[in-house]
Amino acid sequence: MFQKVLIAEDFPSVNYSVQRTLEELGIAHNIKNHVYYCDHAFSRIQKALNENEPYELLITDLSFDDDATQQQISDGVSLIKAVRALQPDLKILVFSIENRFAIAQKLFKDLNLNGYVPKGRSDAQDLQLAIEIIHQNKRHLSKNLKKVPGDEIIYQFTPRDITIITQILDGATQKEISEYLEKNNITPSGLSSIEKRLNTIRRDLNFNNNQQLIAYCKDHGII
Amino acid sequence: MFQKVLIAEDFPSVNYSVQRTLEELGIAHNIKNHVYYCDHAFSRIQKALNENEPYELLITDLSFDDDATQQQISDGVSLIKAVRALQPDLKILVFSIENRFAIAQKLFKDLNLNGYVPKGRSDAQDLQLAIEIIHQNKRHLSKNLKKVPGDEIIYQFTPRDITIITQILDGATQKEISEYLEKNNITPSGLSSIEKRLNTIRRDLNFNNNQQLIAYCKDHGII
DNA sequence: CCCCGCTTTACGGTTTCCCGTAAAAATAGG
DNA sequence: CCTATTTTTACGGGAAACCGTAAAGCGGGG
Repeated sequence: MFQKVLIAEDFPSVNYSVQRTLEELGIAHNIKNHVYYCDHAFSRIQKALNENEPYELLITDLSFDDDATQQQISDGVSLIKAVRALQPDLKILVFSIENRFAIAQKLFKDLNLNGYVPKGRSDAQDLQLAIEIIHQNKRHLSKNLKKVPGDEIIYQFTPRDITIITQILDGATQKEISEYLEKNNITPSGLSSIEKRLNTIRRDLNFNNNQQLIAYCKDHGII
Repeated sequence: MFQKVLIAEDFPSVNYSVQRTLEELGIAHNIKNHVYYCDHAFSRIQKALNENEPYELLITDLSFDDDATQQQISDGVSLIKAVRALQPDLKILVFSIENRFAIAQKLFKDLNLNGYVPKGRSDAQDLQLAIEIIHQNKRHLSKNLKKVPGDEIIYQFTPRDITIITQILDGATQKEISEYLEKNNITPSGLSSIEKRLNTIRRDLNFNNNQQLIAYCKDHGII
C-alpha cells in the first residue's frame, strides 16, 4: 500500500474522516500530510520531491473556501495542473462534492486523474476502494456518480457565450452586448449574431426564454 | 457534558468526523447514535423516548441525498419539525454546508434551533464550541457564516412570486402565467399584476431584466 | 480571377415584454 | 349605504427581443 499520501481538503470535518479511511488501509498517519490550502499542498509536494521522498498519492478536493489568507492557487483544478507539471507520476485522486457523472467524467479526462470519488452516502467505503484500485496502477471513476437522464452531455458553451450571458446578467441589452463585443474584439459582434446564437442555444436545450437558460447555467455551475 | 447525542448525516466522510469531535468532548461513542437517514433518526428518537432514555442533543445535516431507499422524511428541515413535535426539549444543532448568514439566520429562527454551524474551514472546532455553548443552555449561531455585503436581508418573495418565477422557468409567457394563476385560484391573476409585480421586484433589487432575477433566485437557493 | 459555400451582418415584421394611465373592483370607515 | 382608499384589471404606446430572409464579407479550390 501507499506510504506517503497527501490530503488537500479545507473542511476539517472531511479531512478527519479521510485520515481515518487511510488509517484503516494501514497508511501511517502524519499530521503534516493533511493540508487545508492549495498553496500548502503544492509546497509540500515540492519539498518532498526535493528531499527525494516524493508523495505517492494526492487526495484533493476541488473547491476550497476563500478566507483571509490569500492563496496563489485557489482551487483544486489549478492545484492538479500545477502538480502534474511538477511531478507527473504522482497519483491524483479527487474527492469532491460534485457528483454529476458528466461533469466528473469531463474532469477525469481533462485532468487525467487516477481516481474520482464523489462525497456522498458510503463515500468512505468508496474512497477506500478507489485507493486500492489506484494502488494497482489502475484508474477509478466511482460508480456512485449520478447519471442524470438527458444530462450526460453538458452543453458546450464557448467563451463568447459566457461573455454574452455575463453581459445579460450585468443588465445589458442585446444592442449593448453587441457594442461590448465589438469593443473587446470578440467576433462575431453583430446584433444578429447574438440573437442567432441565443436562439440556437435555446433550441438545442429546448428552452422558450432566456430565463431558463440562466437557470440552466446556474444549475451547472457555468457561471 | 451531554451523554446521549444523535447524529443524522448522510455522508460518512462527515459523520465520522463529528463522531471524533464528540469523542474529544468526552461523549461516549456508540455506533447506534449515528444514522444516515432522516427516518432512522426520527425512529431512534422515538424509541429512546419510549424507553425513558431520551436523547439530549441532535446534530443534523439539512440536505440528505436521495437514494434507493425511499424515506418518509427526506430533508433536515422536515426532520427537525417532526422531532420538535415529538420531543420539544431536545436540543437541536444544525451542521450544514449552507453558510450564508441570512439564510442560516432565517432557519435558525424559523426552526428555533439551539445551534447552527456551517461546514467549512475550522468546522470541527466550531462544532465543538457550539456543543459546549448549547450544553450551557444557550443558543449558538456560528460566527463563521458568510455575510455577503448587501445581502443581509433576503428579498421576501411571496408564494405567488415563487409560482410566477417557476412558471417563467417552465417557459411560460406572462399571458400564460396569468391564465395559470387564474386556473389555480391565485389572486391577483391579471396580466398587469404580474407585470407590475415583476417590475417592483426588479426595481427593489436594482435589476434591468428578468434574467438577473433568475440568477439572484438561484444564488440564494429560492428556487 | 471567378465561383462556391459558409459565416456574418443588415433589415423588416411579429411577438413579447415593459410601463404608464385609466377604469373597475374590492376594501375600509363612518 | 355611501364615500374614500387601495388593489386589481384593462388598454395602448413604445422598447426590446425574436425570427426569417436577403445581402455582404470571406476563404478555399478550380
